[in-house]
Amino acid sequence: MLVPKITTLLNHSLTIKQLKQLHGLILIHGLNHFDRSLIHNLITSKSNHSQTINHYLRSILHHSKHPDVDSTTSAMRYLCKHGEFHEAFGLYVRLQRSRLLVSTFAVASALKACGRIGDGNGGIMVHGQVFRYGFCGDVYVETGLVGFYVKVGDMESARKVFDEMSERNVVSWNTMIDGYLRSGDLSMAEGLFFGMGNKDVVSWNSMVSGYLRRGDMEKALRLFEEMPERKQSSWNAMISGYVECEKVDLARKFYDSMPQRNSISCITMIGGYSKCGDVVSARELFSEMGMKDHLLYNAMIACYTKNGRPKEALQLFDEMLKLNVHVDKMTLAAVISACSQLGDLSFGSWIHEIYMKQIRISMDDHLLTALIDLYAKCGSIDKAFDLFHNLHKKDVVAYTAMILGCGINGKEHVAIKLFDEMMESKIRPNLVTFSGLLTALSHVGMVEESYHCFNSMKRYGLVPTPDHYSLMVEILGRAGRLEEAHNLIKSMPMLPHSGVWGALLLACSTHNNVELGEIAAKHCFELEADSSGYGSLLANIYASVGRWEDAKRLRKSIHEKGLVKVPGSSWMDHVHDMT
DNA sequence: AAAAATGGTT
Repeated sequence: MLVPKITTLLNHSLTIKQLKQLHGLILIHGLNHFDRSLIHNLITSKSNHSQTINHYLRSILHHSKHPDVDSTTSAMRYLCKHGEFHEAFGLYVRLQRSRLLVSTFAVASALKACGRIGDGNGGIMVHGQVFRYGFCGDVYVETGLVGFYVKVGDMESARKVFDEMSERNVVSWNTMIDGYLRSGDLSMAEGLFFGMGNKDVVSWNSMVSGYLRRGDMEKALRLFEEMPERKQSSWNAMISGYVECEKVDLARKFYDSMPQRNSISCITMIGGYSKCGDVVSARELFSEMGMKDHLLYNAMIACYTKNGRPKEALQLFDEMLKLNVHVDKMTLAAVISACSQLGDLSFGSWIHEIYMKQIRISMDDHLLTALIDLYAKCGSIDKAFDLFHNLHKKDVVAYTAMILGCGINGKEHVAIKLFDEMMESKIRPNLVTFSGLLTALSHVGMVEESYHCFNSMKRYGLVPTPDHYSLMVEILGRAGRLEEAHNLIKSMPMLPHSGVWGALLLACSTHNNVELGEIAAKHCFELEADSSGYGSLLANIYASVGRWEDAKRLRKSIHEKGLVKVPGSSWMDHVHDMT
């Protein structure tokens, strides 16, 4: 009597609450065979509380004793669609372990998940199973394999699978073209693009943005005009291509002239303005949009945090909460970053400990990295380390956050150890990594180590920025090696900013070096008004070597002229005369 | 059924 009732009910579209009640009944009566339709109903549910669904889905699958291939597969597809790639791959592994014969669908989803989380070994394992199960002839599976190898950057294997495919479709071709474009191999991409038969909008779009990424405006424009049909996504591809090669104004031209904008067009533009630091224009576009979805909010909040405006980011987050706008992982990643910029541990850990559980957002590596940075900056280095060990995959950004965190928490040797560990894992450091490492080294005064570190940047194809020089000057200066510091500045291929000379000046003041101090102060004033008290530093040097008259004159001059840079002012002349 | 746009480090 109960069974037909449940069957009828499950054929209807139900709310989460109703489904939970029904699930209770199913569990009590041990009617496990209903799990399938329960899951199906859940996945096709119109409800937009995707986080709640994710959570519930996992708990049903976890509790059912005999996982069923079809429902697990649809759950995997659902999880992939909602960005829960670890969960999706986890289900695949579970399926494997239960020795059930997986389907081609499950394999395709598993490959997608592995590609997205960068799980190279996982994907290669699935590739092996593809042979074992004889799925080699399946277009979806093989396209999935091509996609996986493209994502992990292994174009050779991608090509090998592609070449051996018995049957190819548009998606297989497009995936290969996209892969070549991303790996910078334009001619291979062109070869495929012009050689393929049935191009669709995606093929045209990726080729157009591929040209733009390389800065080839003419070819991109020509292709754009040749396109048989221009969809919104094609215009958006132009915008994002211009944004990627830092041509925001041209991107804006296309934005203004496209027949119909959607929220992605606006998000892309906001990203472009964010990149070049034009927060005002970004906000203008944001405000102009009538209907604002959560993605638009995410883009604007990220723009604020990336440009060092955490307060505004949190204000906007507040607005989201008030207007009941959907909050997702991307929102929280940016908000947590805003918290660490402000040093606001209480709000940040509220998000971590309470809010995330409340709205059922599961942890991922990006969120963990943001939290690692938060706890480290707020002095909870042990907590940061705990989270660091929870990462699925430790990448450059995670290592960098942790190295810097150790550096500012008096664990310089751990920072160095982490860097070595990173090298062993063959993870390529970037400019920020070296900033963090040099910051750590500057605290322990290991000059030779610092030189080694600084010089090794070139080996990774990295050009030190003025900030890196600044750190080196600080390290050399602290060790009293002022001449060396000065020579390093003179060797700089770019114009040193005031921070570099400022670091030298500071070192001169602790080591009472008048000669170099004057040179450094002169440069500081040429580059910037005396907002950082450079004049007083120099005056202190004079005083410390007993040149009371010079010190007095300088102090008087600062006092009279204020802290503003005045070209040709008396004390500037004085400094010029002396050097 | 398939691919792709936003998030984390100075």
